[in-house]
Amino acid sequence: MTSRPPRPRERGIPEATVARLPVYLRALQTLQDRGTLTVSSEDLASAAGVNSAKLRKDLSHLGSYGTRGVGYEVEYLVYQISRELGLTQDWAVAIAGIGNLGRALANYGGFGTRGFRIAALLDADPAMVGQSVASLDVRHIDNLEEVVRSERVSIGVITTPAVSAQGVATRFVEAGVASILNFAPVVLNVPDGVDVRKVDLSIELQILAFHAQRRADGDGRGAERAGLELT
Amino acid sequence: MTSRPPRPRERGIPEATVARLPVYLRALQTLQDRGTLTVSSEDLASAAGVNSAKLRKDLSHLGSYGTRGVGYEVEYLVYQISRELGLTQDWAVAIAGIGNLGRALANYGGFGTRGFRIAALLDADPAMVGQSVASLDVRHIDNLEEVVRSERVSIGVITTPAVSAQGVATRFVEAGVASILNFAPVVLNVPDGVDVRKVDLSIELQILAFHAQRRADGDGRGAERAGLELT
DNA sequence: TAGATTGTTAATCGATTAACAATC
DNA sequence: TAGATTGTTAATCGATTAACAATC
Repeated sequence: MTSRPPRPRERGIPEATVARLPVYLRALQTLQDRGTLTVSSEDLASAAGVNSAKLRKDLSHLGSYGTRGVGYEVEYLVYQISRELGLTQDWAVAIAGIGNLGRALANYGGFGTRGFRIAALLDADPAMVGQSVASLDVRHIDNLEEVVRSERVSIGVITTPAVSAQGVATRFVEAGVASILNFAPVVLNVPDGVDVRKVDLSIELQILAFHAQRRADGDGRGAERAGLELT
Repeated sequence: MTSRPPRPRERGIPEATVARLPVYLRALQTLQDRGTLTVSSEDLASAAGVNSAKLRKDLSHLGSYGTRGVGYEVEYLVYQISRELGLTQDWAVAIAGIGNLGRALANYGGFGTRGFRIAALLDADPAMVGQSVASLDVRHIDNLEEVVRSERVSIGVITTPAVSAQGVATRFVEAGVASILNFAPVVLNVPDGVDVRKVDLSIELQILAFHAQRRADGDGRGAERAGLELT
């Protein structure tokens, strides 16, 4: 499809691996905070909630950053994963829709110990515009394109009501934002090359309900049984 | 592992399918609101953002609810998927941690047009306790076990700070809650049989950053290129 | 050298997809 | 009957996992 420019080492980290790298990174940062210098795949996997074979396979896609017989140097691995994820640079984030959720995200300080900067808050409600949220002035959504340009926004977070989400997404994309995190309960239509990730509370609850029902009609009392097994 | 009780039709809906059923359900409800009576796999798939082969395959795991040459009756399929997901009953949900995010969730009304009921809000901060949020009195976290029992809570939502999350999870599980939705940035340790789902803003942003970086160093200017391709 | 642990292989499993026979 | 569309088959693809040779 696109021409492949010459690159060091063949890329192509599996999506499933990419999705776990942030989990490993957080576990490593926790170890680092405790002053741990070195960790085995077994221990890191356990901290990340995966099995060690999967962890080693995942890390092998980044390179050979461990030492046989020893393990992985925590600080070095933190750096390598951060670099791979693109966290050694700073990404400007704009949040559109400053309701309860938008405010919660704006105030959520620690984005995995840096890599992101909330650069702008946008809302369609004139009463909201001008208010200060998390030390930022809320700007009117009409200024989206201008803000994206001036703040070099590359990630757009959509926390608008469902009806407004597609319109905002299209404007983000046309303004040059190719990464979107969508909290609105709609399927966004975007052109190829734009990356949309979706976070949806109802969907998560419904998936939980499915399994809960299974437990409930599968055996007598699922929840209590699980409780008893608690170690 | 567990004894299999006699059941109609062999169950075992793939996890990937379960995760998509809520998406189909929402698309169907939108169609229903517009008064659409019947829909083809092609159209429903398009509304849900998947391809039609996948949709048909997914639905085939529930049964044969379509009519060849015609499509699916919207209302009937809404009912079948709702039933499969366990939404024909009401699930009581407790939210632990009434910060910005907890409040946002408590105030988030439409949980996919019913199936869930926010039954309790819990917080460890005495200043928070007794306040009214979304028409519910915030109760002290010490009452967790009592509240789970009296309200028959089966789903626990954790929006506490990271340090408190594991403790709250353990208490939920011991109280009989076997379904947990975790917004805290930690890996929860729970016994087998307990279902934990995780929603994590930083992880989503980091995955977006990975792809954004790819675009950025893959070709000249990824975002603008994507913008130009917009139809 | 002996013990520990990585990085990789290969087998297995599950998910996706195209194609089409069945059937309305 | 002709046209449309489902439900299923089978091929393909990607992810997981156990096992172990390589090597610190």
